[in-house]
Amino acid sequence: MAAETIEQRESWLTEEQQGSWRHYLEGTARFVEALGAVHDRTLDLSLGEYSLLVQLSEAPERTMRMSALADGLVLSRSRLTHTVARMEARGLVERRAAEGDRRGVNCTMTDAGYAALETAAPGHVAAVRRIMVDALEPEEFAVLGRIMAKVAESSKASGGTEEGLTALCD
Amino acid sequence: MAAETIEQRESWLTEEQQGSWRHYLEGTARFVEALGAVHDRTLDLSLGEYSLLVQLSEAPERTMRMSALADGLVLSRSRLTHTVARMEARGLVERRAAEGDRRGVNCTMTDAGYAALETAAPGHVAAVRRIMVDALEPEEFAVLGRIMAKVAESSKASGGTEEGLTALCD
DNA sequence: GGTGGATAGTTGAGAGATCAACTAGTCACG
DNA sequence: CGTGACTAGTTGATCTCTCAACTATCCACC
Repeated sequence: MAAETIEQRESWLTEEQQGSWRHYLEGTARFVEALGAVHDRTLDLSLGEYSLLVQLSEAPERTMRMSALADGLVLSRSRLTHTVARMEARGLVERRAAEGDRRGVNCTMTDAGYAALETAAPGHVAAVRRIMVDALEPEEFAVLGRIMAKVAESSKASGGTEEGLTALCD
Repeated sequence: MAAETIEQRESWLTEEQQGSWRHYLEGTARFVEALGAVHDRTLDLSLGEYSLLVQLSEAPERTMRMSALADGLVLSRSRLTHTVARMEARGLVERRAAEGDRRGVNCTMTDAGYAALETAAPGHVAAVRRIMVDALEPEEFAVLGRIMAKVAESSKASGGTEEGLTALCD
């Protein structure tokens, strides 16, 4: 038969599991690629900027603390600072000192930001629908959501700090 | 109740579907973050470099054409060129002209590359297992694979060129 | 056999991401 | 109150990615 691969050797997965893993990798890669292409080619907001504005649009006063935004978007603080700085320069958001905690900074969506979100939303939504939602049975999409929620939980438990390392060596 | 959000307004999804979508986004983001952190902190290969070496390790002669590699990894040609150039500088891979098509370039894994892959594999595999595989029921993982295979197909149909744009306007 | 259009891959400049260092404010505890 | 540890956010150097332009080759067809 075929030679054994490295990943099979290393106490890896059954062949069926390995197939699932490859499909997962390919699916997520191709999906973000396709959705990102729609944003780049037809929308004025990148996928990341769009997600940021969606979060803000749903927050009270369309305002969130930088750290809450970073957590919600699964972004490093540094990356968020840079991204917000660029968006602020474009007039999509504004920053001002948070009251109560003088370290804090609130990020608020401007009217221009809201308008940009309204403009981009139909294209974004149509693309998500076309590429993912309509490609699946309704129950499949629901199952996908439940499964990825479990993965998110598990990732939170593992990620962030060094526990990954230590957990690896037990 | 709560004010309507932009995404609800725009012929979006049911509330249940919207939940699935958010879970998908959060799950994939947290997962790559957690797995990437393991690579950055404990392994000598980034997730991208690791994936590239895995592909090569399974190819005949541990050699692939640049374009095949780019397609398999869902990477732009430009990005692959830069990545391979960096890895070549580190001695992990080598490039040489392909015979038969003088435009082509073959990328081959060196012994050092193979050794680096062997060293990194246990940590990578353990992390994937811990963060995703063991967090799910076996059937859930299998279902995830099947669902993402469909998403990959659908993304291929939509992505790449401009059909996304035109399909949007039908 | 040469011309047009595709394909393979590279390049370099600019945009964006990462990492470590840094400022500043808060909190707990003696 | 003051000192040490922690949290919030920013900065800038460096690395990586993207995008458009470019070289070179291949193929089809007249």
